[in-house]
Amino acid sequence: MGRAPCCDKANVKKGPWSPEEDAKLKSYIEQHGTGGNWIALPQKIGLKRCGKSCRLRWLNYLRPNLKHGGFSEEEDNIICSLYISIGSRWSIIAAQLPGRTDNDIKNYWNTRLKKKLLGKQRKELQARRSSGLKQEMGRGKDNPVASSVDNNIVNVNPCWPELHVLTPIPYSNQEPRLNDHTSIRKLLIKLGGKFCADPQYQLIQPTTNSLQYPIDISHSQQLYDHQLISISPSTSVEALNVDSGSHIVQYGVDEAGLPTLEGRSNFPEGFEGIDYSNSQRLDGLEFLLSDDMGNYRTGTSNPGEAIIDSFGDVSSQIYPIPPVTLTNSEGIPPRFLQEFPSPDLRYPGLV
DNA sequence: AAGCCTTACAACCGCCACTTG
DNA sequence: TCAAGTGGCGGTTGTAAGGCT
Repeated sequence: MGRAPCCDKANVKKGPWSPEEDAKLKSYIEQHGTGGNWIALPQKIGLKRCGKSCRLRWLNYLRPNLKHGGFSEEEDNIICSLYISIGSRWSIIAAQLPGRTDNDIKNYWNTRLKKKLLGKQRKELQARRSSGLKQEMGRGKDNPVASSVDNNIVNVNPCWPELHVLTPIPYSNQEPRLNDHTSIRKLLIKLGGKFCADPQYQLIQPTTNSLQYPIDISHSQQLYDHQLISISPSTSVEALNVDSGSHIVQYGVDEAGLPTLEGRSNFPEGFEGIDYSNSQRLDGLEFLLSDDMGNYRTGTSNPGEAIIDSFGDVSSQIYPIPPVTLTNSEGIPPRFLQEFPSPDLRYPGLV
Protein backbone atom coordinates (compact mmCIF):
# COMPACT_ATOMS: atom_id res chain seq x y z
CA MET A 1 0.00 0.00 0.00
CA GLY A 2 1.36 3.36 -0.99
CA ARG A 3 1.50 6.52 0.96
CA ALA A 4 -1.47 8.75 1.44
CA PRO A 5 -1.46 11.61 -1.06
CA CYS A 6 -0.50 15.00 0.31
CA CYS A 7 -3.76 16.46 -0.91
CA ASP A 8 -7.14 15.47 -2.26
CA LYS A 9 -6.24 15.13 -5.88
CA ALA A 10 -9.83 15.13 -7.02
CA ASN A 11 -10.44 18.60 -5.63
CA VAL A 12 -7.16 20.10 -6.63
CA LYS A 13 -6.68 22.27 -9.64
CA LYS A 14 -3.81 21.49 -11.95
CA GLY A 15 -2.19 23.25 -14.84
CA PRO A 16 -1.14 26.84 -15.33
CA TRP A 17 -1.73 29.34 -12.58
CA SER A 18 -4.09 32.20 -13.19
CA PRO A 19 -3.11 35.76 -12.29
CA GLU A 20 -5.73 35.69 -9.53
CA GLU A 21 -4.20 32.61 -7.98
CA ASP A 22 -0.77 34.15 -8.22
CA ALA A 23 -1.98 37.31 -6.55
CA LYS A 24 -3.63 35.42 -3.74
CA LEU A 25 -0.60 33.32 -3.03
CA LYS A 26 1.84 36.17 -3.31
CA SER A 27 -0.02 38.58 -1.10
CA TYR A 28 -0.64 35.95 1.54
CA ILE A 29 2.98 34.86 1.74
CA GLU A 30 4.22 38.43 1.73
CA GLN A 31 1.94 39.23 4.65
CA HIS A 32 2.04 36.05 6.66
CA GLY A 33 4.86 33.95 5.33
CA THR A 34 4.37 30.31 4.56
CA GLY A 35 3.59 29.44 8.13
CA GLY A 36 6.01 26.59 7.86
CA ASN A 37 3.38 24.38 6.31
CA TRP A 38 2.85 24.38 2.60
CA ILE A 39 0.26 21.64 2.73
CA ALA A 40 -2.07 23.69 4.88
CA LEU A 41 -1.41 26.94 3.07
CA PRO A 42 -3.77 26.59 0.09
CA GLN A 43 -6.70 25.91 2.38
CA LYS A 44 -5.94 29.01 4.39
CA ILE A 45 -5.91 31.14 1.27
CA GLY A 46 -8.79 29.39 -0.37
CA LEU A 47 -6.79 28.06 -3.28
CA LYS A 48 -7.72 24.77 -4.84
CA ARG A 49 -4.11 23.83 -5.27
CA CYS A 50 -1.82 21.25 -3.83
CA GLY A 51 0.55 22.60 -1.21
CA LYS A 52 3.48 21.37 -3.19
CA SER A 53 2.21 23.19 -6.21
CA CYS A 54 1.97 26.41 -4.19
CA ARG A 55 5.48 25.97 -2.95
CA LEU A 56 6.78 25.40 -6.44
CA ARG A 57 4.91 28.36 -7.82
CA TRP A 58 6.28 30.61 -5.12
CA LEU A 59 9.84 29.38 -5.33
CA ASN A 60 10.09 29.28 -9.09
CA TYR A 61 8.00 32.19 -10.14
CA LEU A 62 6.52 34.51 -7.53
CA ARG A 63 9.43 34.88 -5.16
CA PRO A 64 10.96 38.34 -5.32
CA ASN A 65 14.27 39.03 -7.04
CA LEU A 66 13.96 36.20 -9.49
CA LYS A 67 15.50 36.45 -12.92
CA HIS A 68 13.94 34.69 -15.85
CA GLY A 69 15.68 33.81 -19.07
CA GLY A 70 18.58 35.76 -20.50
CA PHE A 71 21.39 33.70 -19.10
CA SER A 72 24.70 35.41 -19.53
CA GLU A 73 27.88 33.90 -20.86
CA GLU A 74 29.26 33.98 -17.36
CA GLU A 75 26.31 32.14 -15.98
CA ASP A 76 26.73 29.57 -18.72
CA ASN A 77 30.28 28.97 -17.65
CA ILE A 78 29.34 28.67 -14.02
CA ILE A 79 26.64 26.19 -14.81
CA CYS A 80 28.96 24.14 -16.99
CA SER A 81 31.72 24.14 -14.43
CA LEU A 82 29.48 23.14 -11.61
CA TYR A 83 27.73 20.55 -13.70
CA ILE A 84 31.08 18.96 -14.36
CA SER A 85 31.98 19.09 -10.73
CA ILE A 86 28.81 17.97 -9.08
CA GLY A 87 26.48 16.79 -11.80
CA SER A 88 22.82 17.56 -12.04
CA ARG A 89 22.42 18.91 -8.55
CA TRP A 90 20.52 21.88 -9.72
CA SER A 91 19.68 23.27 -6.34
CA ILE A 92 23.35 23.57 -5.48
CA ILE A 93 24.13 25.11 -8.83
CA ALA A 94 21.23 27.51 -8.39
CA ALA A 95 22.61 28.54 -5.03
CA GLN A 96 25.63 29.95 -6.83
CA LEU A 97 23.52 31.99 -9.21
CA PRO A 98 21.52 34.58 -7.34
CA GLY A 99 18.06 35.06 -8.74
CA ARG A 100 18.04 31.76 -10.56
CA THR A 101 16.00 28.78 -9.57
CA ASP A 102 17.00 25.18 -9.88
CA ASN A 103 14.10 24.63 -12.25
CA ASP A 104 15.26 27.47 -14.45
CA ILE A 105 18.78 26.17 -14.63
CA LYS A 106 17.64 22.65 -15.22
CA ASN A 107 15.43 23.76 -18.09
CA TYR A 108 18.13 25.95 -19.49
CA TRP A 109 20.65 23.17 -19.43
CA ASN A 110 18.34 20.62 -20.96
CA THR A 111 16.95 22.80 -23.70
CA ARG A 112 19.68 25.18 -24.66
CA LEU A 113 23.03 24.94 -22.98
CA LYS A 114 23.56 21.29 -23.82
CA LYS A 115 22.72 21.91 -27.46
CA LYS A 116 24.73 25.07 -27.59
CA LEU A 117 27.78 23.24 -26.36
CA LEU A 118 27.21 20.39 -28.74
CA GLY A 119 26.97 22.82 -31.62
CA LYS A 120 30.28 24.37 -30.72
CA GLN A 121 31.80 20.98 -30.27
CA ARG A 122 30.67 19.78 -33.68
CA LYS A 123 32.24 22.78 -35.33
CA GLU A 124 35.49 22.15 -33.57
CA LEU A 125 35.34 18.49 -34.41
CA GLN A 126 34.81 19.24 -38.05
CA ALA A 127 37.71 21.64 -38.06
CA ARG A 128 39.88 19.14 -36.28
CA ARG A 129 38.89 16.38 -38.61
CA SER A 130 39.68 18.35 -41.70
CA SER A 131 43.07 19.40 -40.37
CA GLY A 132 43.71 15.96 -38.97
CA LEU A 133 42.93 14.40 -42.27
CA LYS A 134 45.59 16.47 -43.91
CA GLN A 135 48.09 15.50 -41.26
CA GLU A 136 47.11 11.88 -41.52
CA MET A 137 47.70 11.93 -45.23
CA GLY A 138 51.07 13.48 -44.62
CA ARG A 139 52.03 10.90 -42.05
CA GLY A 140 51.00 7.94 -44.09
CA LYS A 141 48.10 5.61 -43.53
CA ASP A 142 49.84 2.79 -41.75
CA ASN A 143 50.81 4.48 -38.56
CA PRO A 144 48.74 2.83 -35.88
CA VAL A 145 50.41 4.65 -33.04
CA ALA A 146 49.56 8.06 -34.34
CA SER A 147 45.98 7.22 -35.03
CA SER A 148 45.44 5.55 -31.68
CA VAL A 149 46.66 8.63 -29.92
CA ASP A 150 44.19 10.72 -31.80
CA ASN A 151 41.39 8.41 -30.99
CA ASN A 152 41.98 7.97 -27.33
CA ILE A 153 43.37 11.10 -25.85
CA VAL A 154 41.87 14.49 -25.59
CA ASN A 155 45.07 16.30 -25.11
CA VAL A 156 43.72 19.70 -24.36
CA ASN A 157 44.02 19.73 -20.63
CA PRO A 158 47.04 19.08 -18.48
CA CYS A 159 44.94 17.00 -16.22
CA TRP A 160 43.05 14.63 -18.46
CA PRO A 161 45.82 13.09 -20.51
CA GLU A 162 47.30 11.44 -17.48
CA LEU A 163 44.13 9.54 -16.84
CA HIS A 164 44.08 6.10 -18.24
CA VAL A 165 41.26 4.55 -20.11
CA LEU A 166 40.70 1.23 -18.53
CA THR A 167 37.18 0.24 -17.77
CA PRO A 168 34.94 -0.98 -20.53
CA ILE A 169 31.69 0.73 -21.19
CA PRO A 170 29.12 -0.68 -18.80
CA TYR A 171 26.10 -0.20 -20.98
CA SER A 172 26.95 -0.20 -24.61
CA ASN A 173 23.35 0.07 -25.70
CA GLN A 174 23.36 3.75 -24.78
CA GLU A 175 25.97 4.81 -27.22
CA PRO A 176 24.15 7.74 -28.79
CA ARG A 177 23.52 9.33 -25.45
CA LEU A 178 27.00 8.64 -24.31
CA ASN A 179 28.49 10.09 -27.39
CA ASP A 180 26.56 13.28 -26.90
CA HIS A 181 27.65 13.50 -23.33
CA THR A 182 31.19 12.75 -24.26
CA SER A 183 31.12 15.52 -26.75
CA ILE A 184 29.85 17.97 -24.21
CA ARG A 185 32.42 16.96 -21.73
CA LYS A 186 35.23 17.35 -24.15
CA LEU A 187 34.02 20.70 -25.21
CA LEU A 188 33.73 21.87 -21.65
CA ILE A 189 37.27 20.85 -21.09
CA LYS A 190 38.32 22.83 -24.09
CA LEU A 191 36.39 25.79 -22.89
CA GLY A 192 38.58 25.90 -19.88
CA GLY A 193 38.94 24.92 -16.28
CA LYS A 194 40.81 22.01 -14.88
CA PHE A 195 38.15 19.41 -14.85
CA CYS A 196 39.64 16.36 -13.37
CA ALA A 197 37.79 13.43 -11.95
CA ASP A 198 40.76 12.00 -10.28
CA PRO A 199 41.80 13.18 -6.84
CA GLN A 200 45.26 11.86 -7.56
CA TYR A 201 45.66 14.58 -10.10
CA GLN A 202 44.06 17.25 -8.03
CA LEU A 203 47.40 18.45 -6.84
CA ILE A 204 47.00 22.11 -6.40
CA GLN A 205 49.86 24.27 -7.40
CA PRO A 206 51.27 26.24 -4.55
CA THR A 207 49.49 29.50 -4.35
CA THR A 208 50.24 32.57 -2.46
CA ASN A 209 47.81 33.94 0.07
CA SER A 210 45.79 30.81 -0.34
CA LEU A 211 42.80 30.11 1.76
CA GLN A 212 41.43 26.67 2.20
CA TYR A 213 38.07 25.69 3.38
CA PRO A 214 36.43 22.36 3.31
CA ILE A 215 33.43 21.67 1.26
CA ASP A 216 31.63 18.41 1.49
CA ILE A 217 29.69 17.87 -1.66
CA SER A 218 29.06 14.25 -1.05
CA HIS A 219 25.44 14.71 -0.33
CA SER A 220 23.20 17.59 -1.07
CA GLN A 221 21.14 17.34 2.06
CA GLN A 222 24.23 17.00 4.12
CA LEU A 223 25.33 20.30 2.74
CA TYR A 224 22.53 22.06 4.40
CA ASP A 225 22.95 20.24 7.62
CA HIS A 226 26.47 21.33 8.22
CA GLN A 227 27.33 24.68 9.50
CA LEU A 228 27.46 27.26 6.82
CA ILE A 229 30.75 28.97 6.45
CA SER A 230 30.44 32.40 5.07
CA ILE A 231 33.52 33.29 3.14
CA SER A 232 34.40 36.88 2.80
CA PRO A 233 37.62 38.71 2.10
CA SER A 234 37.85 39.49 5.76
CA THR A 235 37.54 35.92 6.86
CA SER A 236 40.72 34.80 8.46
CA VAL A 237 42.87 32.12 6.96
CA GLU A 238 42.87 30.27 10.24
CA ALA A 239 39.12 30.16 10.30
CA LEU A 240 38.98 28.63 6.89
CA ASN A 241 42.01 26.46 6.82
CA VAL A 242 40.33 23.35 8.08
CA ASP A 243 40.97 20.11 6.38
CA SER A 244 37.95 17.88 6.57
CA GLY A 245 39.67 15.00 4.92
CA SER A 246 37.27 15.13 2.04
CA HIS A 247 36.86 17.91 -0.42
CA ILE A 248 38.84 21.05 -0.25
CA VAL A 249 38.24 24.15 -2.18
CA GLN A 250 41.17 26.42 -2.29
CA TYR A 251 40.85 30.09 -2.79
CA GLY A 252 44.00 31.87 -3.67
CA VAL A 253 45.85 34.19 -5.95
CA ASP A 254 47.96 33.09 -8.86
CA GLU A 255 51.22 34.45 -10.09
CA ALA A 256 49.48 37.08 -12.13
CA GLY A 257 47.55 38.25 -9.13
CA LEU A 258 44.31 36.79 -10.35
CA PRO A 259 42.07 35.10 -7.89
CA THR A 260 41.83 31.36 -8.12
CA LEU A 261 39.44 28.86 -6.72
CA GLU A 262 40.35 25.26 -6.96
CA GLY A 263 39.09 22.06 -5.53
CA ARG A 264 40.77 18.89 -4.54
CA SER A 265 39.94 15.83 -2.60
CA ASN A 266 41.87 14.28 0.20
CA PHE A 267 40.65 10.81 -0.29
CA PRO A 268 42.27 8.19 1.80
CA GLU A 269 43.94 5.32 0.06
CA GLY A 270 41.42 3.22 -1.74
CA PHE A 271 39.18 6.25 -2.21
CA GLU A 272 36.44 4.87 -0.07
CA GLY A 273 35.90 7.91 2.01
CA ILE A 274 32.69 8.90 0.37
CA ASP A 275 29.75 6.72 -0.22
CA TYR A 276 27.55 8.06 -2.94
CA SER A 277 24.81 5.66 -2.24
CA ASN A 278 22.23 7.83 -3.84
CA SER A 279 22.98 6.90 -7.39
CA GLN A 280 20.52 9.28 -8.95
CA ARG A 281 22.66 12.17 -7.96
CA LEU A 282 25.10 11.22 -10.63
CA ASP A 283 22.77 10.28 -13.36
CA GLY A 284 23.81 12.13 -16.42
CA LEU A 285 27.22 12.90 -15.12
CA GLU A 286 28.85 9.72 -16.19
CA PHE A 287 29.59 11.08 -19.60
CA LEU A 288 31.88 13.61 -18.05
CA LEU A 289 34.03 10.81 -16.81
CA SER A 290 34.10 8.76 -19.92
CA ASP A 291 36.33 9.03 -22.88
CA ASP A 292 35.68 8.93 -26.54
CA MET A 293 35.28 5.20 -26.60
CA GLY A 294 32.68 5.19 -23.92
CA ASN A 295 35.13 4.03 -21.33
CA TYR A 296 35.41 5.37 -17.86
CA ARG A 297 38.56 6.86 -16.61
CA THR A 298 40.28 5.59 -13.60
CA GLY A 299 43.10 7.30 -11.85
CA THR A 300 45.48 4.43 -11.86
CA SER A 301 46.15 1.32 -13.75
CA ASN A 302 45.78 -0.69 -10.60
CA PRO A 303 42.26 -2.07 -10.58
CA GLY A 304 42.18 -2.08 -6.83
CA GLU A 305 42.63 1.63 -6.83
CA ALA A 306 40.18 2.43 -9.52
CA ILE A 307 38.58 5.72 -8.72
CA ILE A 308 35.70 5.68 -11.04
CA ASP A 309 33.80 2.50 -10.69
CA SER A 310 31.54 1.21 -13.36
CA PHE A 311 28.55 3.46 -13.45
CA GLY A 312 26.56 0.73 -14.97
CA ASP A 313 26.72 -1.26 -11.80
CA VAL A 314 24.05 0.36 -9.78
CA SER A 315 24.53 -2.08 -6.98
CA SER A 316 27.94 -0.70 -6.15
CA GLN A 317 27.53 3.00 -5.95
CA ILE A 318 30.68 3.80 -4.12
CA TYR A 319 32.65 6.30 -6.04
CA PRO A 320 33.73 9.82 -5.56
CA ILE A 321 32.30 12.51 -7.69
CA PRO A 322 34.73 15.04 -8.99
CA PRO A 323 35.25 17.75 -6.47
CA VAL A 324 34.36 21.30 -7.19
CA THR A 325 37.26 22.41 -9.25
CA LEU A 326 37.15 25.94 -10.40
CA THR A 327 40.05 27.92 -11.63
CA ASN A 328 40.63 31.27 -13.11
CA SER A 329 41.56 29.80 -16.42
CA GLU A 330 39.34 30.47 -19.40
CA GLY A 331 36.48 28.43 -18.08
CA ILE A 332 35.59 30.60 -15.14
CA PRO A 333 35.09 34.26 -15.60
CA PRO A 334 37.15 36.38 -13.29
CA ARG A 335 34.03 38.10 -12.04
CA PHE A 336 32.77 34.87 -10.60
CA LEU A 337 36.00 34.20 -8.86
CA GLN A 338 36.09 37.63 -7.43
CA GLU A 339 32.55 37.53 -6.28
CA PHE A 340 32.47 34.01 -5.07
CA PRO A 341 33.86 34.65 -1.66
CA SER A 342 31.27 37.29 -0.94
CA PRO A 343 29.05 37.14 2.11
CA ASP A 344 26.10 36.51 -0.14
CA LEU A 345 27.48 33.25 -1.42
CA ARG A 346 27.47 31.06 1.56
CA TYR A 347 29.34 27.90 1.01
CA PRO A 348 28.44 25.05 3.24
CA GLY A 349 31.20 22.98 4.65
CA LEU A 350 32.27 20.72 7.40
CA VAL A 351 33.62 22.01 10.62
C1' DA B 1 -2.74 30.54 -44.80
C1' DA B 2 -2.57 26.16 -42.76
C1' DG B 3 -0.49 22.37 -40.86
C1' DC B 4 3.43 20.41 -38.89
C1' DC B 5 7.60 20.66 -36.19
C1' DT B 6 10.60 22.51 -32.73
C1' DT B 7 11.65 24.97 -28.71
C1' DA B 8 11.17 26.80 -24.16
C1' DC B 9 9.48 26.54 -19.84
C1' DA B 10 5.90 25.91 -16.31
C1' DA B 11 4.14 22.40 -13.77
C1' DC B 12 3.67 17.77 -12.19
C1' DC B 13 5.34 13.31 -10.41
C1' DG B 14 7.68 10.28 -7.61
C1' DC B 15 11.26 9.48 -4.62
C1' DC B 16 14.13 10.39 -0.65
C1' DA B 17 15.43 12.60 3.71
C1' DC B 18 14.12 14.80 7.64
C1' DT B 19 10.93 15.88 11.41
C1' DT B 20 7.61 14.91 14.71
C1' DG B 21 4.55 12.57 17.68
C1' DT C 1 11.75 2.83 17.44
C1' DC C 2 8.60 3.52 13.99
C1' DA C 3 5.22 5.40 11.02
C1' DA C 4 3.06 9.39 9.13
C1' DG C 5 3.58 13.94 7.48
C1' DT C 6 6.16 17.28 5.12
C1' DG C 7 9.81 19.55 2.48
C1' DG C 8 12.96 19.33 -1.09
C1' DC C 9 14.92 17.62 -5.14
C1' DG C 10 15.65 15.90 -9.90
C1' DG C 11 13.40 13.86 -13.84
C1' DT C 12 9.76 14.12 -16.93
C1' DT C 13 5.70 15.79 -19.25
C1' DG C 14 2.35 19.03 -21.23
C1' DT C 15 1.57 22.86 -23.81
C1' DA C 16 1.91 27.47 -25.73
C1' DA C 17 4.52 30.08 -28.91
C1' DG C 18 7.29 30.61 -32.70
C1' DG C 19 9.42 28.83 -36.90
C1' DC C 20 9.33 26.32 -41.05
C1' DT C 21 7.53 24.21 -45.21
